Amino acid sequence: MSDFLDGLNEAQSEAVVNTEGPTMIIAGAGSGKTRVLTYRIAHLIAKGVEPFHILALTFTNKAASEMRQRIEKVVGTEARNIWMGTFHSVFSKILRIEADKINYPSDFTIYDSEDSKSLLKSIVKELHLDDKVYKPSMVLARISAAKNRLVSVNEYLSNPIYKEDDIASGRPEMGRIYKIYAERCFKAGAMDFDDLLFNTNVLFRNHLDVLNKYQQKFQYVMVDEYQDTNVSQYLITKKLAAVHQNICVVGDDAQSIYAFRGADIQNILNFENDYPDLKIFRLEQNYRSTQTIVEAANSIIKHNTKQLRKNVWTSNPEGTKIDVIKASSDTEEGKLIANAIFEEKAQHNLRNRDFAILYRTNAQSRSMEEALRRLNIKYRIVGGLSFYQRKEIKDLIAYLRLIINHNDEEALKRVINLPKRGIGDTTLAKLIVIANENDVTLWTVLSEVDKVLQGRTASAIQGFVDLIKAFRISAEARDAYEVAAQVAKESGMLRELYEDKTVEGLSRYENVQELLNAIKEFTANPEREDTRLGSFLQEVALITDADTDNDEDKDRVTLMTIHSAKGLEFKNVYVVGMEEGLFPSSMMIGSRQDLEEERRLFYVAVTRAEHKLTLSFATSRYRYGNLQSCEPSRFLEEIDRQYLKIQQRSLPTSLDRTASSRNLSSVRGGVTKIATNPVSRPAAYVPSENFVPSDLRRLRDGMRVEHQKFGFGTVKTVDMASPDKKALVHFDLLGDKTLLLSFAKLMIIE
DNA sequence: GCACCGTATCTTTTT
DNA sequence: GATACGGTGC
Repeated sequence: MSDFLDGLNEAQSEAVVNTEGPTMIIAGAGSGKTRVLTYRIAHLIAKGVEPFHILALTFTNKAASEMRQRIEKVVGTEARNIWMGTFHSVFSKILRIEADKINYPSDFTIYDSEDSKSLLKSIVKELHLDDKVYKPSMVLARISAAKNRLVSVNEYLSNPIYKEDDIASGRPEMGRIYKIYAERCFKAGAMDFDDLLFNTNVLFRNHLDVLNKYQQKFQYVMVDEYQDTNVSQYLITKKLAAVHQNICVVGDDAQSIYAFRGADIQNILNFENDYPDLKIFRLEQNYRSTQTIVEAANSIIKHNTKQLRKNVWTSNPEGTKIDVIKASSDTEEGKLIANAIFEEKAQHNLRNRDFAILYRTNAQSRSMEEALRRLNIKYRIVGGLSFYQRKEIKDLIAYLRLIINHNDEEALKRVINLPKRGIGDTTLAKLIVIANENDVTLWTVLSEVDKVLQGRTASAIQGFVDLIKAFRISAEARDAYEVAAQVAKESGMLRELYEDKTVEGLSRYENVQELLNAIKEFTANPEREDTRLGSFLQEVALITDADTDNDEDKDRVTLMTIHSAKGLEFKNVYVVGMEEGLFPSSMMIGSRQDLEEERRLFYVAVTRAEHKLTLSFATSRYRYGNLQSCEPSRFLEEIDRQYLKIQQRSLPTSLDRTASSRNLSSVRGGVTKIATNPVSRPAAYVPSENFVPSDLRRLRDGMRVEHQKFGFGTVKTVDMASPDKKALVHFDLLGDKTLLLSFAKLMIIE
């Protein structure tokens, strides 16, 4: 039973065998966390615990299915009975079973953020409020934050704190919007992402018999990525584990990067207070990365104040230094990265899949894609606009949703005039008003349309209602694929796309076919008991791009945001766009808290690399459609210099500078522009190309420094004592100047 | 009701 | 640079 413990170190195997009572595993990056979790579950089963008594909550569906496969290798097919998945998928399953207890239909719809925003938009409009002030994304964020802290509509309305907050921010109607939004979701038989967790809490609070049932069922509860749970998730796990107390959370506070989604780092920092007899295990040995990478990462995270005690180390070889590449533009950055991958691949005989390019925002993928295509390097993009977010896919799914749940207003609005049936926005708006005034759903109004409308529009609506009803009857007798194929055909959607002979039209047609194939695959799975449409929709609502990977495009360079890279590892990692305002994002430099979250994000990025890490920045970049100049990220400064190898780094004389940039341009195939300074004026100061402002807390008398306007100089005195810290610098060309250190940008040379 | 075109706004990150 | 929205003309 314990032979699978052999490959584990002491801390790991202790964490595996200590299965009883509250447990926290603090797992540094690359410390074999997944292995521990996997073996821990396998160990439980080997000990005789029934798989269906185990609940394992992971961050992505992919992580869950991978873990399931690994456990299956150890314990066999029994692993299939473990309850394993994301919070959202596990509790949406439970909510479907218990739906009647909270007055929801068991085939409730799950609204994605697009549905939520669209609903909020119409509510704001109906209330005649300014949609510039009440921006749907902003309102949704506020409502989401409330739900994640378990603040119900009534609490929101009765507690003056929220009202005052909203008045202060110029949005006094927020509470009213929240109320109407919640009512409309409920009436539509829909839950948004946050409702899945919120309503689970409601269910467990109001129905102790139900809570008790699941407490008995889940004798062992395990939570991965615990640092990314929010209050709502925290309470669910706490309640579930209250009887048996066998709760095991795994996490790394240094990798908490989802505060914007309500994740509360306090959940992990305060876990000790919740369970006084808590056992803590620390996994500190990193098996993933070179010493250089591990130590560089430590030097970064050191800048954060709030941390659990932890000392990540490795016995891996030192490895190569971290390359820092400077580019003059985002286009050039792409080219330099693509070239670097090309050379690295040839030199070390690597495959495409050994490389990942990570960035802060999805928009940055484009310059990378273009450069990779030019060099014929195959790549895949994770995230961004995923397959299931495409218009044509969402359209067909909206049809299917409406068939299952006629009250799903967002789905209804999406397809009622698709293809064109002559039911326009004005008609629809009129009908929605009627529905709200009479407190019935939009569908009810539509199915009794003859009471409110006559003529062409009325018969168009009648036709639509009859169509959906016919599909519904069909759905009761057939499986998901048969219904979907029928809908695609008989709704006229497929024909409309087929008739569109443009390139995009063709690809849309193919995408719909691909969706049909996916549904076919779903129904063809022999292990699947329920192949009906409702069952398919349930699954598809919570699928993400990171979960879908087909085997055909395995050997590709991976492009994704750092957020989606969490939990993954690659031999060579390129973190691009290391610029102030981009990474750290300009939205996050306002507060220490936000900045620390950005720094943890950078820590996550760095620790994805096994052998080699490259960081790059551009001095100019297209944003908002026009060129903006950028400064290198402060994070570059925070890495201990000894781990870096800065490309184009040169001695601060104009001669060496031109020489080095010429060198680089020849190596990189002439991509870099050669410096155009006239050699005839050697006395003038030429700014260094690799200028990076230094941390001026290190500034001392006698240091040589560079200033981008004043040139090179020597520090004469540093005054840190006075409130505005300043230094007197003697510049070679301009003489003495007093600089305020909070504003001045100086590079320390030696 | 609908198609077309010009303009405004936008970029964090995701279940 | 792309998309979403409002205005215009049919």
